[in-house]
This record gives sequence, structure tokens and C-alpha cells, in this order.
Amino acid sequence: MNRAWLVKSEPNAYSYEDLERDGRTPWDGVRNYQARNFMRDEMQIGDAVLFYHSNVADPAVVGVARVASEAYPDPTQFDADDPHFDPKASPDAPRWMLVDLEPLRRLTQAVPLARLKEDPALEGLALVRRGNRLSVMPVDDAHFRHVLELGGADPDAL
DNA sequence: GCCAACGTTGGC
DNA sequence: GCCAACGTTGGC
Repeated sequence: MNRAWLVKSEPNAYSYEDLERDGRTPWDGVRNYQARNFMRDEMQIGDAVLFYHSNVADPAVVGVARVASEAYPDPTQFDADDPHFDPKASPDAPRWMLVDLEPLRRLTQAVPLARLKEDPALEGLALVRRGNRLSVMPVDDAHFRHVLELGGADPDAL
């Protein structure tokens, strides 16, 4: 049984359209231990991932992606020219792990944060918990299915 | 190990 | 641009 997840991305930096264009992308730059642990320890190939656009006028879940690789070291941690460079990491002792993501399908209707917040069926969804700053988080299967339905997608047809 | 200072996230 | 929430850092 695959699990479901949600990742946040600022569309100015990397949008769902960018993921569709690229076909596949390493989910790099995550520098939070809890988020890393989810990717490193719990994500499995084939898991479904809600793709959320943050830091925009109307933040929303806009598409579904899929985990496309096992976890491996985030190469940006070793690159001194990269903004996500971590001087305390080395190839022998990597600190930050990531997985690759592939686009599955864009939602026919984006599901805005405001909509998620007001829906009693989504109570407990980590994204709408106050003060939540995680950029990678697990999503209950029932919540996942509900968000897809709100977005006009059939959860059984992924 | 405590905790104040600081930086970041992200909604509004 | 503001600011609340939260994680990290570093002095002690």
C-alpha cells in the first residue's frame, strides 16, 4: 500500500508546469530534518505526492506527482556555488537526502488553501495545521482522495 | 543543557 | 511589507 504525501514549492522557483516540462526532477534543496527523514526513510517509489504552490496570492494544490526514485544524497549540498551548499556535508557523510519526482497529472481545478481550510473532511491535514512550515509531509489516504476529488481528478484513475 | 538571538517560511 | 511560528545556532 503506497502512502500519500504533499510537497510545497514556490512556483516562482519551481512550478508544477516546470515539473511537466522536465518530466522528472530531483527534489533538491530541502534543508529540514523532518522533511529529509520522510524522504529518506518513508517514501517509496510509486507513492503519490500532492504538489502545492506556496508563497503566491492564491496558494493551492495544483497537481499530483509520483515518487520516482529511492532516496539518495542531494548533490546541491556539495556544491559551494549552490545556495543550498552545506559546508558540514561531504560525499562520505551526506546530510541531505532527496527523491526524484515525476508529474502524474495536473488537477483540472486547483484546490486553494482557503478551500482546504474550510473543509471538515480535511481536519487534521498537516498542511492546514497552524504554524506548519514543513515542506514535505505525509497525507492520510482519505485526505488525499478528498483533495483529488475537489480538484476534479479520480483517485482511482491515477 | 538552557535559552536568547537570529534566520526562514509563508499566509495575509 | 508585516509578522507569527518555528528551527537552528552559539554563548555560557
